[in-house]
Amino acid sequence: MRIAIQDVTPETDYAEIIGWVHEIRDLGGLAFFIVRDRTGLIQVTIPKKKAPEAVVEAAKEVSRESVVRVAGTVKAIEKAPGGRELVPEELEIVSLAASPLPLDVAEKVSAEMDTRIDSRFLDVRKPRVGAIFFIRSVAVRAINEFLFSRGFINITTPKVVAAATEGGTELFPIAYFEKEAFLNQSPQLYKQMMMAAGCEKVFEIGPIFRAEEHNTVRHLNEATSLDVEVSFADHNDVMQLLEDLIIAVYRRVTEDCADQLATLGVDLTVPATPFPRISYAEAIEIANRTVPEKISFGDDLGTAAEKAIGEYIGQHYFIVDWPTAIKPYYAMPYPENPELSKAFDMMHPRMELSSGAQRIHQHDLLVEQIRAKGLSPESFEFYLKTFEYGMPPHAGWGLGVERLIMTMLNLPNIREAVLFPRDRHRLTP
RNA sequence: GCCCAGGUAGUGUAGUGGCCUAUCAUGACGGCCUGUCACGCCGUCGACACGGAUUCGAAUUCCGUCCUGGGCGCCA
Repeated sequence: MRIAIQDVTPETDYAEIIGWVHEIRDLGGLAFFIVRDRTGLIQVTIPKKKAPEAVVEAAKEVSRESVVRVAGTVKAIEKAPGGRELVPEELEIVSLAASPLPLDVAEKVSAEMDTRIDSRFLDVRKPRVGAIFFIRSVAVRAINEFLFSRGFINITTPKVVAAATEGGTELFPIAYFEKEAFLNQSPQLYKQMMMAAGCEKVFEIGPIFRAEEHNTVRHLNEATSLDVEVSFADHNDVMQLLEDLIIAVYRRVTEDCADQLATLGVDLTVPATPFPRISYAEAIEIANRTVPEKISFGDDLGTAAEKAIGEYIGQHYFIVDWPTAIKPYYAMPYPENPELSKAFDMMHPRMELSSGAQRIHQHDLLVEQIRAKGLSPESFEFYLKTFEYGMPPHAGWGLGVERLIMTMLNLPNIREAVLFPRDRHRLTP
């Protein structure tokens, strides 16, 4: 009966493990294998003179990264990793790995991102890389549990859509029988429609597609978005929700991923609350102190500005009260000052993580705003229709899951947070 | 889209006109080794992205192609 490597303790008498051969150190009469499974590493020690002949034969044949089944007695040995080692009575090569390997899983030599992604399955075998995706899984689970505990329901919306949903980004056109279609840039319109459907609190974690030809460490052409929409809520309500969610995720990861964080060398601290809230006007004022190119009211915040503000604030923060002109048409303008809207961005010092707003729920105002952006209300008919038959006031946000993981774990490149990144040049694996 | 930097053994690198039948590490293969833990030691193997040009001579300069990394813009 196979047991997990982490469950083999110095007190264990006998164990059978299955895993990958991480390292081989052959001293002649004595050989050491380090065997790895998802849970950890164990030293397998083969005294060639005493070991069964079949074990010695298999040990001679085995290559690094082969899958092996090892059964034998466990010895408590202080100098072995984990304080124990396995002395095999049986050693079976379950699946022999070819040689040489496309990259070094034991990380004696590094590999470039391109090489790593080409052989991502091997790359993820590295304990450090595997740790990232374990943590990502825990984070996503924490998001789900947090939102379910707050009464949300999970929805799934189409990724193949008929038209650009909000403008502002390039879409990937696809062939859909005799029609033109696109990959969805965001579930924005659909989650709002579910407010009209009376669902009140919805969320979705799913892929979004942007056909931007960017070439940066913080953009992907296929990303994962956490989208939330809440009825009878305003922008302040959903900002609080977002802040609570970030805290819940950080807390869960610090609690449940101590080993993985240690593997990554990340000393994770739960962000202090409340997150500072600065207005867009304050934000450009802060940026203008250090950024050479002057930012005027109505300009978008560039990378340099984001960086300058992030350094100044030094933690997660919100930028609120954005000019209506530079936010999407569905953001609710302040009635007393329609130049500004109830829109916000939630920032990590390194980059934007989320943006959201209270939405316009009045049909006529929405049509007006769509026109003001130079878009045609006719192409949004299916969406606008839902505003004519009892659309509740609502607010929401979207959060980039990869960016959340990247900033939480201080990863240098967003591709580190995706198993199989889609960027400007990569379509496989 | 604009701009910058690159492409050298399986992997990561050194090498900016002759000293290069190309450095080092890791790896693979063979040998020695019973306590390694980046095991050690000896030996062997393995590469200048592709095409063209300049030159007595090109990994090195130039042009083109393909590929990659990154900055900005746009965007989450």
